[in-house]
Amino acid sequence: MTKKKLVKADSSAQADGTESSSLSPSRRQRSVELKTKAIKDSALAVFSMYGFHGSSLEQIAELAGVSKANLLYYFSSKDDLYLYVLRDILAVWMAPFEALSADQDAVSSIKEYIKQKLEVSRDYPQASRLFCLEMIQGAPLLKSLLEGKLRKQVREKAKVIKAWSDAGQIAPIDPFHLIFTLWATTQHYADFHVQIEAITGKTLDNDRFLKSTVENIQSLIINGLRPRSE
Amino acid sequence: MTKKKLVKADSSAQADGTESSSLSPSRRQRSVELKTKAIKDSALAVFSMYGFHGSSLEQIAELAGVSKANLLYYFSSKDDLYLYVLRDILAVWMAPFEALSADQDAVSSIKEYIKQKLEVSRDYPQASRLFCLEMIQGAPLLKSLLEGKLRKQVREKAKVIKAWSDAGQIAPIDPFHLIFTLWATTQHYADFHVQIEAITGKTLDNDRFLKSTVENIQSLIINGLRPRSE
DNA sequence: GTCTATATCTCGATAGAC
DNA sequence: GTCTATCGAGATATAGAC
Repeated sequence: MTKKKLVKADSSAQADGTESSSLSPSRRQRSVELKTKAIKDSALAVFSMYGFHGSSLEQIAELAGVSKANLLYYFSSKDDLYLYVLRDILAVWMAPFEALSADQDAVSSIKEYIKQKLEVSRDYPQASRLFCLEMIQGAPLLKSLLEGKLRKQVREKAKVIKAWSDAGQIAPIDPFHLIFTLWATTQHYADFHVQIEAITGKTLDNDRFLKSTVENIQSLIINGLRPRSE
Repeated sequence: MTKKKLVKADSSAQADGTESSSLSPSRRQRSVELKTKAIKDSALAVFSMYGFHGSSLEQIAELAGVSKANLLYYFSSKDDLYLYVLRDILAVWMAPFEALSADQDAVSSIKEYIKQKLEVSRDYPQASRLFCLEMIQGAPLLKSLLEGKLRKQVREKAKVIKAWSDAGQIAPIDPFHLIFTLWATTQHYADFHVQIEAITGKTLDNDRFLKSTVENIQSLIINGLRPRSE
């Protein structure tokens, strides 16, 4: 039940506190940006593994290569830091959704969406897992977003899917269940990466495994959606 | 960032500590069972929401209707309690796997598996979420299980699937990706229930929604697997 | 801006009365 | 078996020197 220590990042943040005051304004600003980013990156790594309550500022600060007091100079509280991290990942998470477009035909839209989402699972697995943690906890911070912006966006995409099936491009299906299936299958490779690796010995970082994942899911779903004359 | 209080269960545990000593041996044993179960149920509810580190014994005890000290009389430590809970849910989680059997034909096996797994997602959503939490955190306690028993079981089922496609019952597919897809799509409705509800307004507790979920996923995957002459 | 020191709080676990 | 009281560890956040 002990926490595994994350490997400390080789941060570029300077250890000497006085040095920054000798920097020019632009260089100082740059330094602040770098440090802020290092802290947010470390925070994402820790929060996405242990959740909000399970993470300590000490742990995050150590990973970022700064002192705990210094971290609290840049982010006024743990809550504050968490909210910044959560905000950053949302954009990443929702981006591939744009691939589902009425301007494109069904098959290539859906294939493209699966590919993009799996690439997100490969490139930002921590973001996917933190999002999943939030959902499991009942999304206390994201509930308003879910019920507002996301809900609206999903209903729009549902219309696009409905139009595709009405036009005979794909078989009739409840658009919501299709969207949930697309979400579930693609996120699974990030959220359950330990399980995937334990069983297959591979991860999405392996190019051939990514390729085979994309192709298998694409063909399963595209064939599943093929219009069939009864 | 405050924790929402779970509604306290109307526990049947007695408030009067002296009463139990007047019970007959069998009744006393029964009382211990009831209390142990109440504590484990509450622990599952809390652990599955906030994770191990995010949960407090105080919270669990309150939900179970016992004092914190009393809880620690029945379970020697927080770790101890957590392990008991985790052990209990594993059997539930792995049970539907048996539906994938070489004795049955592919289509009805897979349809049955999807149905059973979605019913588990409906009946034991907390178990599913706790399992998901463990995976996200790198499965510190389950890693040996994943790499041993589960891995072996999955490889067996993969052979069954391979046999089905070799026999032409289903189209060729990587059995592992099919298994992952089955897991992902069915668990999603438990793990992301907040999101599902925010978007559709429904949960698996709604019979019609469950039915439509089962049917949509079944037909998507079964059609996706239909052998096609090229 | 960065550090050390510390105030304050929460939590797991124990001690001891009943 | 159950309770109250409390200890000690660890966490967030602040104070104040430099």
